[in-house]
Amino acid sequence: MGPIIGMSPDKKAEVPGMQEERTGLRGACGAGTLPEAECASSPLATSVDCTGGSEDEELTNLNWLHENLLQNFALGGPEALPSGSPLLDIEGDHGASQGPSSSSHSSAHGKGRERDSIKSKPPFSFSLLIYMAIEQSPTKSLPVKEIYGWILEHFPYFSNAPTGWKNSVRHNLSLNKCFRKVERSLGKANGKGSLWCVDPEYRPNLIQALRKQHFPTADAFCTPPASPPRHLFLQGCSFKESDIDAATAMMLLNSAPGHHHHDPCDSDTPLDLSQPHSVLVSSDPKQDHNYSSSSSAGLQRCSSRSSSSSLSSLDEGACERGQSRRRRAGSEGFHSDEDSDLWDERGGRRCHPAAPAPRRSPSSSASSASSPSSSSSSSTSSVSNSSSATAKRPAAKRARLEVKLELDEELKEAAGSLLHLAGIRSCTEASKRVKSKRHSRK
DNA sequence: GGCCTTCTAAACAAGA
DNA sequence: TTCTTGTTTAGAAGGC
Repeated sequence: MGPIIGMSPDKKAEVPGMQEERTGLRGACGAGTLPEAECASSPLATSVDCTGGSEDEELTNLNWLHENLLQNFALGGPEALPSGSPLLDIEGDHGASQGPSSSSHSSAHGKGRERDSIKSKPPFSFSLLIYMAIEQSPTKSLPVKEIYGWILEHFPYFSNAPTGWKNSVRHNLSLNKCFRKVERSLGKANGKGSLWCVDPEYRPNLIQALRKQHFPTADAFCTPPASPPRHLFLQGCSFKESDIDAATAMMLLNSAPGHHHHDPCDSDTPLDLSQPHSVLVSSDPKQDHNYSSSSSAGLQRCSSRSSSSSLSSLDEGACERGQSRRRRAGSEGFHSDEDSDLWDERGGRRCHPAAPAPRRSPSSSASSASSPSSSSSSSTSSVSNSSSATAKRPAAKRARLEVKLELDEELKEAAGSLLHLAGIRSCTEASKRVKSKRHSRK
């Protein structure tokens, strides 16, 4: 094992070079990031043509994502691509299996750069890689091995890298509070290891991390409203028409309850987007991968977050939980009732009914039980109310259905707006350009 | 320079 | 016993 692989001078040499290369890549994009069925069901996902995208020139990092990862998303991810990732398809080294059409979406000048880019270390942190892997999974939860597999599949860089990266992945899973260990289902009780899923509370953070890691300039365009309507969140975070933002937003949509791909941990929350901590994107850049053990910094982050966005004490509780999850578990009530309720209602415990939440403080405090910001509990209390009033169940069910339908409509609207902002516009511009060309020819 | 984040390495334990 | 998984600690590097 070499001394330092990723952070070695080789990285220093690689990454900037990669970024330079990315700068030149303005070609194909995977504007649609709908995994699996979404992709199939959404013609936009594959038909959006960004070849004419001359906007966002400063978002150079976008290109790497466009050229590599997002295409995977757009094409449906590993599930939809059993034969290999588009990364492999466009790579010269894998050219044996490369058909002439496989690179039709790539820019003409992109191949060499693509090859280089996938040989370079991905500009994602491990936590983001893990996040993407988990989010790409149909069940929104993956065992470590499959996380390895996803990373390997989408980032062939790691196939040649020493196995230390696996250690890093495990380290991230263990240490990063964004990820939660979930006991395997009973049917897979024999399977080794646990499933890992993204903590719904931290999903926005991860999304923002993803966004910020590549689109720092997009932040100016994401202004979390004080009291956001559900669809406004998506519109408000439409992130300056960049495709990665469409991707992250699609992740949001993907994780939204009205969506087909329900997070098993979200499956029963009809109004997930109404929960501020899940819809608001923090404006604090330091919250992205806060698996640091520094409590003071964590407190600062908490305060800044609560002040900069209308996050509730629930979020602060999450923040506290983050600070203390590992090393100070039990010393403070990071696991508030609200927190646990939220997690319960979102299925976190449903995923592992018999198992106590691993490495979460057993002494979940009631510190925030009286918090006024229990939007999650409000959405879930109706469920419990309906269960208590069995006579009114049909009416309640109907009401819930209506709410769901409404939410679906809103999500559709939001998705439409988002797609419009993110991709369709450039698509239409491209088509306009083509039309004008034809017109001029005529 | 200090702090924070991220990455990497290593050691260790537990389980398959 | 070997391998995998999960946890923990430590240190280095880079950014702010």
